[in-house]
Amino acid sequence: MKNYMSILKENGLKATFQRMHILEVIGMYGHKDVDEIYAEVIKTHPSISLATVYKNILIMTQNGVLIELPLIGRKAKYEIKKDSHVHLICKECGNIEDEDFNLVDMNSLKEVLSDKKFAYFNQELNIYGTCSHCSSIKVS
Amino acid sequence: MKNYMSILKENGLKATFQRMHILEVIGMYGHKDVDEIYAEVIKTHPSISLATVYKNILIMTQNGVLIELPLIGRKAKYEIKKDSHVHLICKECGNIEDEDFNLVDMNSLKEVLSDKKFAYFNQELNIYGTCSHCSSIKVS
DNA sequence: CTTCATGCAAAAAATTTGCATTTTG
DNA sequence: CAAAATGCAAATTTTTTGCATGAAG
Repeated sequence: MKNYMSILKENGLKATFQRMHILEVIGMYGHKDVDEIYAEVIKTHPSISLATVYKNILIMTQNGVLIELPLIGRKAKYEIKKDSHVHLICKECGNIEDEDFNLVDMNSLKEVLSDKKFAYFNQELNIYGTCSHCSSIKVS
Repeated sequence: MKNYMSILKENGLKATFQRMHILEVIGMYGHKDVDEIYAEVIKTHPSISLATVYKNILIMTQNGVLIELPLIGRKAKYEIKKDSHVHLICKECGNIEDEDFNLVDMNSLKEVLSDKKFAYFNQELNIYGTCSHCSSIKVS
């Protein structure tokens, strides 16, 4: 909890219990959407309102605490900000696994960007497919 | 129009006027969200309903005619299916430009995938930043 | 002619807002 | 204390659904 408090303050946000609970849940599971976060937070903090979850996810995303991860055919999930990495997204169960590699050829990318005079902010590389768990279910 | 008719049939869908108009609009602009598509299609086909646009975008996405492009902080846009490429997404104006390069190190990716026993389906690489047009506005 | 798609209106789901009250720094 | 956040209910926005009619193959 201590940890999330400082992340919030470093990013210029007040450290409320609600925010820390939300971060706790996201940190615990890695990637969660709004409803999942709400369902989980309400267990330990029953008085929180869904509107507060929405408001906080928005402000924490805007202030660099969270990263929004928009998904094909699903509600966006959120993760705690960290260096860019790859997402392996299962089309069957929706589970997301992080891979802490940079698989993007940054030199070629830089060429493209300077060519287009496009000011880079960040990137996201998502791989969609079927996770090992769902593959084994389909076989059996 | 002829062209879109065959794309639809090849993918097992009936070629209705509504579908062809929708594809026409997306093909013309590259990337559009549901509302933008509806607003554009209604100009040449005033009787179309928004529900039909929703239904068709869904079915055309499921049948491999369209690709859904979920975006951070915006409604998803749709593009006509083509080989994987890079998206340069402007955080200011929301414009998206395609780059037909593969900047992903596929060899390393394959290693990761076989390691995780993850069955690859497709990928998306999105670069967020500021396009040259919006950069020049901010300067002036 | 049979199957599938359309358009409409209504329903459901998702997200945002206003405001009185409470909490944080 | 002042500024900002919460919780609630209501309002909006977005998306889906059911069904009678119409179009496609």
